[in-house]
Amino acid sequence: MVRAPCCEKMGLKKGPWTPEEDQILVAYIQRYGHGNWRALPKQAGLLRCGKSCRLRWTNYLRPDIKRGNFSREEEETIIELHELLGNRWSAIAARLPGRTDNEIKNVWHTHLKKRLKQNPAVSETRRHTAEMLDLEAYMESDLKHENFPNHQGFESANYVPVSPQQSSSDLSSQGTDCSARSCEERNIVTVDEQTTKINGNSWGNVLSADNSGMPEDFFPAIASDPQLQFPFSSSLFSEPVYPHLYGQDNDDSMDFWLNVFIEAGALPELPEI
DNA sequence: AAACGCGCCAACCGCTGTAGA
DNA sequence: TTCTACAGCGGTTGGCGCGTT
Repeated sequence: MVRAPCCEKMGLKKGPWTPEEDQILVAYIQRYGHGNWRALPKQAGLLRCGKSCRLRWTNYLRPDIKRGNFSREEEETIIELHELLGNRWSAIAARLPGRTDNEIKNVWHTHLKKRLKQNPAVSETRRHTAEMLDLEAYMESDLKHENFPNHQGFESANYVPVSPQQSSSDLSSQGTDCSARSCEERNIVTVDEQTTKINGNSWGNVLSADNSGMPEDFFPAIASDPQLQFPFSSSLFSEPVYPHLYGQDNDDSMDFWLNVFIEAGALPELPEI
């Protein structure tokens, strides 16, 4: 089957959007939502294809879009994530609230790529780190942790599972020292003490209140090598980390990275409980 | 003032993945 | 299982604005 591109239909407008078109699209979506992009332009009275409407909405008109220049912190985050994920712009955008994949892609090609060329040492450092953690293989394996040849999966006897039903939102009834609301506000990772104790610590202890730290006595191998700390930077850990890679929350992500480090030899095997 | 070159970025193109019939 | 429609993704393009000659 060869499907004709939707915009080839006669009479459909292409090119820059006018303020009037924007207004129609926004008004329609605010009233009816955007369940079916193909049907939307016809119903809204726009001479555009659905694809064009979707792009205009997601890249420009969405109310949660952050306009303006990228902050230095955002740029650093993009660089870090690009080292890890490559040109997976949507995955990178998922880590930058209010920024679109298109915008990030443009910033990368117009600013950040040049900056890294001028200062290759920064890129080299990160690449070195990735290699040390065997992330090259990880990236080439299409980001599927199952593809690690040495990965033992979560059924491994040495693996200490995190109870999936335990999250910051349902720990308030378990006598933890923070209410569900305050935990959420502070983005503290709290997990089941019984199932996640490792060397006398838990992920809840690993992360400080602002998720910016990693106690030196917890992962000495990592703490002693500053190059090994980047996956745990506060900018990456302030929200659920890499949900697109594995799992849906911080607990799963921490478990994922823990396995990566163990497989790379950066950490000892976890003790059995 | 005009011509030209270049960078930026919104928008488009074509492909892939996925859900439903 | 196959076909179809659709959404989403990454690569690419084209127009605009600005600086330089």
